[in-house]
Amino acid sequence: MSGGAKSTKERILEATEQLVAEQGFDGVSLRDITTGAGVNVAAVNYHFGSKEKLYEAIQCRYINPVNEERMRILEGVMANGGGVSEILEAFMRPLLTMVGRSKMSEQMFYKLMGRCIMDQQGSLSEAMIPLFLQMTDAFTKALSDVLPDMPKDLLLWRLHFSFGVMAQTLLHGDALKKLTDGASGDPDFETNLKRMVEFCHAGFIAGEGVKA
Amino acid sequence: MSGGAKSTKERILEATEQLVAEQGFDGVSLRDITTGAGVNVAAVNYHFGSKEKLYEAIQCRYINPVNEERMRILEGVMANGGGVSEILEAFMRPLLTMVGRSKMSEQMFYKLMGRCIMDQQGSLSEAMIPLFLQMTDAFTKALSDVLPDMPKDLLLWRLHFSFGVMAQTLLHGDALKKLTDGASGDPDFETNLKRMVEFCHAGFIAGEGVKA
DNA sequence: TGCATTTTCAAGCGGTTGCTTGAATCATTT
DNA sequence: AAATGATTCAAGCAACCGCTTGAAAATGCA
Repeated sequence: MSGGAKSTKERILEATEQLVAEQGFDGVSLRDITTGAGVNVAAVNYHFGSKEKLYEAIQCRYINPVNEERMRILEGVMANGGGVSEILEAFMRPLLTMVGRSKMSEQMFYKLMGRCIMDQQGSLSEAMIPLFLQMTDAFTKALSDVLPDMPKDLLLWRLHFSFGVMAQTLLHGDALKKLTDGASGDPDFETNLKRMVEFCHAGFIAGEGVKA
Repeated sequence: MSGGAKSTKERILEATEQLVAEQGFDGVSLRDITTGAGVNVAAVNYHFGSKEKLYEAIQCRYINPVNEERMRILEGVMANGGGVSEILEAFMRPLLTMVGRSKMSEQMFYKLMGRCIMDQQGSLSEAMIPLFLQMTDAFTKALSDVLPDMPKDLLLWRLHFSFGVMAQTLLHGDALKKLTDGASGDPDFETNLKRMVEFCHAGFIAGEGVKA
């Protein structure tokens, strides 16, 4: 642990993140992981219990901090009377903040987050449910405060749409560059964030008399 | 073939669609498929060549017709001087039209389409690339015509975002209902389509002086 | 040092994977 | 009816899957 050498546990986590980002959880085997990490096959089950629990560890490692950061920023936004744009940014920006904390490339980290979001919606792991529900609840309430006249179901669907915008960009932002032969430019993620917030904000207040 | 009995090939296709919609391609084995279809394991390789080619057949079966329908509707829209909303609807509606052509439930069909869209972006199968590029090109040009002052890269990203809105709704529209305890209502897909078009339209013209 | 605990290891468990085989059966044509 | 090609079948291939084992090695503590 101390010094330059990485622990077996850490090596497994890093190798798994990289491989899952590239190929998805179902597409990666324990042998792929342990070979990539340079450790014995048994190490995964020794340190994590099972392949499934390893995946949960991967998810918790970043998504829980991201959700905590979301709540923290949202709190500040609501205290200062922020609007829809600020709320949406509170939701999206923590992913940018967190990328520096991983050892992966920016693009790979975003892909991993995208996969977590996608896989997640099928079955959230136990350890993440409370914070996740707390987070979605807080954002729903915040948006309700700012858009009091919007029907609840419409608000939920538009939040859902915003979720899609983010997931798509995380997972396939790099594909767009290739697919368009560079015509989509090579924006940094800060630019992409600005664009996503702008797009979702406009979508959110569509048909409203507000200018939030 | 004639009469009520379904061919082996058709039974395989239908079983695969159902299972892939529920569990994803990587999560389904050849045995799952052939058991579900009530046919011999060897039938898949006899009729399709491999599991991979079977998946391509599944994708082509609906996505090529969907893309053709998109082009057809778009042509009419552009001939009649349609705006952003009409173009977006030309992109999204064919999925609603096509659902009646499958034997699956509405929700399962949408999930299957969502999976195809998601999987697709990693590696498009050879047989679909020409039509796919033709389609995206046509929609990009159509939007450029209607929004001539918008920078090309911004337009591409907003189209990308719209893609995300649709994919998210296809894949996880049902999850939203469960997650919100019914607070999101139980809208038919026609209502969802209207909401998606409204949301993406607003996002598309954000910051523009247009009212397209 | 000696002992106990933690961690790593090669080997292999039963089961599943995608795919193939050669023979049997079916349908069609002459 | 005989022959021909298309289709289905039970059986099994090698490779891989997640996971376990018991022993060896490394580590921390007395």
